[in-house]
Amino acid sequence: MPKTRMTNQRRIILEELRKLHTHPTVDELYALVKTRMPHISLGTVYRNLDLLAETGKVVKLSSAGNMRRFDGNTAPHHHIFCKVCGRVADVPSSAFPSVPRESVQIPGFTVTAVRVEYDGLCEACMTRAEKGEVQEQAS
Amino acid sequence: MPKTRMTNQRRIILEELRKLHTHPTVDELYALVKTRMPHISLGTVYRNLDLLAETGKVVKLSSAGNMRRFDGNTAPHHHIFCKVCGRVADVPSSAFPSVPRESVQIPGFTVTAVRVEYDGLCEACMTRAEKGEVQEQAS
DNA sequence: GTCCTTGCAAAATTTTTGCACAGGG
DNA sequence: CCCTGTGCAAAAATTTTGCAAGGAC
Repeated sequence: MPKTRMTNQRRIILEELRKLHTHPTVDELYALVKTRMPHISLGTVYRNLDLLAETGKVVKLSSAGNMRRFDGNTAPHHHIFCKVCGRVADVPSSAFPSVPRESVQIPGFTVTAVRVEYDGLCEACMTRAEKGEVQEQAS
Repeated sequence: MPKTRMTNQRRIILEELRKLHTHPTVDELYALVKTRMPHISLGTVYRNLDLLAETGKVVKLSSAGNMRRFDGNTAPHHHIFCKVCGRVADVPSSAFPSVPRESVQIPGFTVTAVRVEYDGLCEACMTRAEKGEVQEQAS
């Protein structure tokens, strides 16, 4: 694997992602980074997020929506996905009792990670659903 | 919600998906269904899989890969995703002790489902990785 | 007959890539 | 300096949609 350089683009992408607790999509992060670096290109954001994810500096969340989302918080924690709007939130670790680690054995596979994920409705979508304005989409 | 009709297309899509244990992508299932119904269109497969998923007749697996995969087995069970090739396999329920159900409380959300997912390497990719031919892609 | 569904193709969305030039170590 | 990284734009890949015709109930 070739060595990676800490370019300005890469540093800013990382900084902005770590500021957020919103698990943005590439587009969202791109818009944000662009305010600090107007000439950056979308392709660069894609390339860097993938690289940073490989290095373990950020976490790729592909679950639950169409578009991939990223998380700047690499400490182990779980996520909940709103089935209606696709929003992602962190789950307080207290919500789920200890997760078995290396104990898991699955035939034909080498397990590298265990993830617990939750689906649900966020408050905003819950309220709208009660008014009959439902419309699941981001499942 | 309008009533749904059991058309030939819908029935065949469902049948083929239930035959498989491979959690196919839309394209894969499309190819399969096409052998029985050569004139079916890709759009129809997309539309029907979404409908069937809403009705709970199939399960949408969006995690871990770029393309969505579907599962014809609606009995609760977990999945493991190969980080290299994107393959998905069922996890024997014995691998993970009881999953807490309604017990979970997450502030700001109404939880509707808990999922445990595993990441790892399948045997084929494991072998290739050992030979130094690695190349993660489907994470 | 009604109106949900389909096939087809075009469009929209999201992601990847080729290439010449820039800039980090 | 060398070689990775970037911007730009084009291309690829995946998903959605409009519309007229077809078919389930």
